[in-house]
Amino acid sequence: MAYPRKLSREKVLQGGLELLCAEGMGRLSMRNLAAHLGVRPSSLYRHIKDRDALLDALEEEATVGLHRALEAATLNKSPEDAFDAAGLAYYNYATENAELYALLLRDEQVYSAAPGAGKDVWNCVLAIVGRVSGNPDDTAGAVAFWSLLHGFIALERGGRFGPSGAKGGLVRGLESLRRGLAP
Amino acid sequence: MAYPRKLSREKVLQGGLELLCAEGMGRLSMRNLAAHLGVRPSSLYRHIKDRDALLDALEEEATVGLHRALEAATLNKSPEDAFDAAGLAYYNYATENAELYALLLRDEQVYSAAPGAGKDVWNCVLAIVGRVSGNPDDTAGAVAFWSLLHGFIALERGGRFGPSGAKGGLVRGLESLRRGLAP
DNA sequence: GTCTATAGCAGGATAGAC
DNA sequence: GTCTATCCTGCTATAGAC
Repeated sequence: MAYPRKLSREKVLQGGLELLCAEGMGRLSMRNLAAHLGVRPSSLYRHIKDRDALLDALEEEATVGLHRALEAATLNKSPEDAFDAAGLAYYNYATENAELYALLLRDEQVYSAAPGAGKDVWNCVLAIVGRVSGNPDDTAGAVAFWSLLHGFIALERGGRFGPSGAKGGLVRGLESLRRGLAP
Repeated sequence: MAYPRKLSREKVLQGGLELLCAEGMGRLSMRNLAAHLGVRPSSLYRHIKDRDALLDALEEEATVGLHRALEAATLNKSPEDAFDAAGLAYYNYATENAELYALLLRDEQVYSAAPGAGKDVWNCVLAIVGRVSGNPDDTAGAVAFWSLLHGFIALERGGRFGPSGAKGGLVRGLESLRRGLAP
């Protein structure tokens, strides 16, 4: 045993997650990941096909976490409270896991990665909006809800709201949209 | 004159704009830009400090264009019509100038670039929302409006709405938000 | 399964000749 | 002002030894 086993697919993904959260997507390279795991870059390829596969797996993780946050936030709440709480939970998850959430937005991939968990999130949003609007299949409403949340997060993260900050823009948007979506 | 003048700051920016729109931000490198302009990479540095300066300048251009689109769309309209029309104009500008709009979202830069034109856009949005909500300084409302627009564009661009597409999510969101923001 | 070594690519930026 | 010639950094990925 000249070269004892150090890795597994799990450990590679875990290391990738750590590196991502610690230093951001820009520094999540195979080289850095290998260094972080105390291993040579080439060793990674025994456990994961390539960098894209790593990102896909991490994206799946992000999606699952987001889904869990939404489910937890809406449990045992009135439609109106669930709507607002889900919005805030989404925001909190995205800011507390900033780099992980950013993964959901990388280019290309038209609906390719995370088809399982992605659908879960979508259905969850659809249900939240449906209870408020009275239409259980309110696609347009769900799109609007999701857009508001994602847009707020992206713009705030980019510092686009200026030095004054976003103020109560998120809460105001959630309340207004909820009222406007109601039948 | 062994080496006649070929460039100017204007030409560099114009070439950068062309390259950006034609091939996307990922391929907007100093090398590619030089090739596009029929020049050696090092020549560019006589006219622009570095790549960041180039991106900043192009971002300014994107912001100015966006502002113009908003102004044009809201002219001579009722508050309600102006609100919806501005939303659609924003969307149209962002999709028709996809790569240029993407520039508005690059990382870092906390409100650094385009402080002039950026403020114009912000004030324009503030006015549009203010006419609807009755509060001329409705920061939170403006944040919500902008978030909805930007989020929709980003999510649609990322293919996050799935194969079924966004349906009438944008229009529904604009109408609902507008109704909810009204006093 | 991990290692060394390397191929191959792309990009930013500078020094000094013309 | 543009050129040639480089330097440097960073990255993905593979071949073959141990």
